[in-house]
Amino acid sequence: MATGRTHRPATRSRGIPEATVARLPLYLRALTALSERSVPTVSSEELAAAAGVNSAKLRKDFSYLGSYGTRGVGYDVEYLVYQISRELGLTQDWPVVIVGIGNLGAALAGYGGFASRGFRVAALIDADPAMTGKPVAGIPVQHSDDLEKIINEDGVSIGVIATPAGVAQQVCDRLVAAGVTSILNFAPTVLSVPDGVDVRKVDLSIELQILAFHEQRKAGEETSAEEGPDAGAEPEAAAVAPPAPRGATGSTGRKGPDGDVPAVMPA
Amino acid sequence: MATGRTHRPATRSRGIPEATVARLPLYLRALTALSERSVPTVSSEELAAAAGVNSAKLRKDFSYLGSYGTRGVGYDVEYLVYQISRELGLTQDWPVVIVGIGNLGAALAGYGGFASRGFRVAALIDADPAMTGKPVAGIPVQHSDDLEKIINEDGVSIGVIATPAGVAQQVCDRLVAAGVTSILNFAPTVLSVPDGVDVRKVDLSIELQILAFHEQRKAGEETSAEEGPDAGAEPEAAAVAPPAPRGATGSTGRKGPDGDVPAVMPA
DNA sequence: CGCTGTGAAAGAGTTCACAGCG
DNA sequence: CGCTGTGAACTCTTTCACAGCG
Repeated sequence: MATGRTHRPATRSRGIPEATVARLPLYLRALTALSERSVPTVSSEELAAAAGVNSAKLRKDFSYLGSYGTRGVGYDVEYLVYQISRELGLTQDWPVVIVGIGNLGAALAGYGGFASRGFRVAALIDADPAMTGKPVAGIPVQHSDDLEKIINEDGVSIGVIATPAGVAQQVCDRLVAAGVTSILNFAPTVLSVPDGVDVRKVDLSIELQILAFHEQRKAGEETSAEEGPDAGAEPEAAAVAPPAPRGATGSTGRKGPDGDVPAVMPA
Repeated sequence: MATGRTHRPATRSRGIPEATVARLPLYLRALTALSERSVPTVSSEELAAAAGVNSAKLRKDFSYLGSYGTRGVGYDVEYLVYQISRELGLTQDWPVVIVGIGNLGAALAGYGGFASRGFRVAALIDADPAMTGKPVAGIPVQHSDDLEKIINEDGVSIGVIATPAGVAQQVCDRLVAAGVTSILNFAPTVLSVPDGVDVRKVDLSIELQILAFHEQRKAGEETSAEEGPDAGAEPEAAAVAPPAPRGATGSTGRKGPDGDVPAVMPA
């Protein structure tokens, strides 16, 4: 994601594949729940079920971390919680700033899973002077003029962008210039960042569109539940749209409030 | 994700790989922006840059949709917008319900990218009677007792869960029972659903943890930018934690307000 | 000539299946 | 005997590189 050079092509960081890293938080959550119930050990089968993956994958994932299990028995819950936490870097806590305290920013600020799990909301930042000083989720909002100062004083290296799309890139640039090297972007824009900076994005409309794709397919399928053995030549999806409105060059115009905007549908 | 059987192992739906489907919304957004600026055509190179991917990938992706480009020229923006929209199923609009109108639910309800891009917020649902009737983002909240009725009357097939983790599964079950077949889950839990139901999840703390992993690695690397050729035996990450607190069985207790909870750190 | 479309090669990630440890 | 750890097979994804159309 992100134009510049995001998901570091670098790759298998220290040997742990990216796909595995992405699942560690899942395992950690499941393990934490077990830990709370004072369950001492789990088998790969049980833990996999709790995390929603299959056991072979889980064992393979854990094998990248080391041999933390006991054959014939399973994994020691507490021990694994610790190992995964350490691997993820959660044994230290990370100060995080949230920029853009609108509805979403406020929701994020109040998100419980934040405080715990090794993260601490170091500051809430918004460009609206009317917000400055106003406490959100118990934390006073600071003005974006002080962004650099805040980042520096708290040694923040992770920033969350919850601003409108139109200003996301400039906020990003300032965060990066101030020393932030990891960004979680909620704005529906592609951010470009220099090498060495990681960006992850969370995008509601993308997720919905992916769901819509599958949803549409379900509706069109109905029959032939089991995919055909050969998958024929070129089965047109459902009978929804007209042949092909070629050359309807520019005219949909319609500028949205922000640097983003949709306007799909020809019909 | 999701225990049951989520990301359908089924796979290459109609021939379009999942990875490609996940990028179509990205292309669509970039194309829409171009369309608004009345740009008539784009090359794979330009569009790829705007979408934050490389051009070879983009061309390969488009090749699954058909041959919509013109050699020596590029792609017709309007035409591609239409083709991708159709492929994603956005030429029809999908009624969506949002369950759980807390901070996050409210933020989602007000999200602009919703109304556009083929989705329509059909209803906001919350279990708190005090919320019932209260308008959020211009839409009156309805009580969850009426969930089934709402789903049925509006023919909703996509549901968004923004409730606390503790009730997410039961909300999910009710949605599914009422006929919803696609779920976007914001609650930090693994949902299990029957076959045929798609679940996608958006999870703040998972994203942060992934960032923390890479962040930690950056800090630990510093030296040896280029990974060592052999990756030694068992290089302890940073010098942060003690050797290994084996068998510290149950005691971290500390029950959170919800069915979820963290509490990482041994030390 | 420029840019698409695509085979073929390379690389990641997943699944299988079983050796072998406790 | 049960369950982990893992080589090997397989599948999916990305990248390369270039033929060939407009």
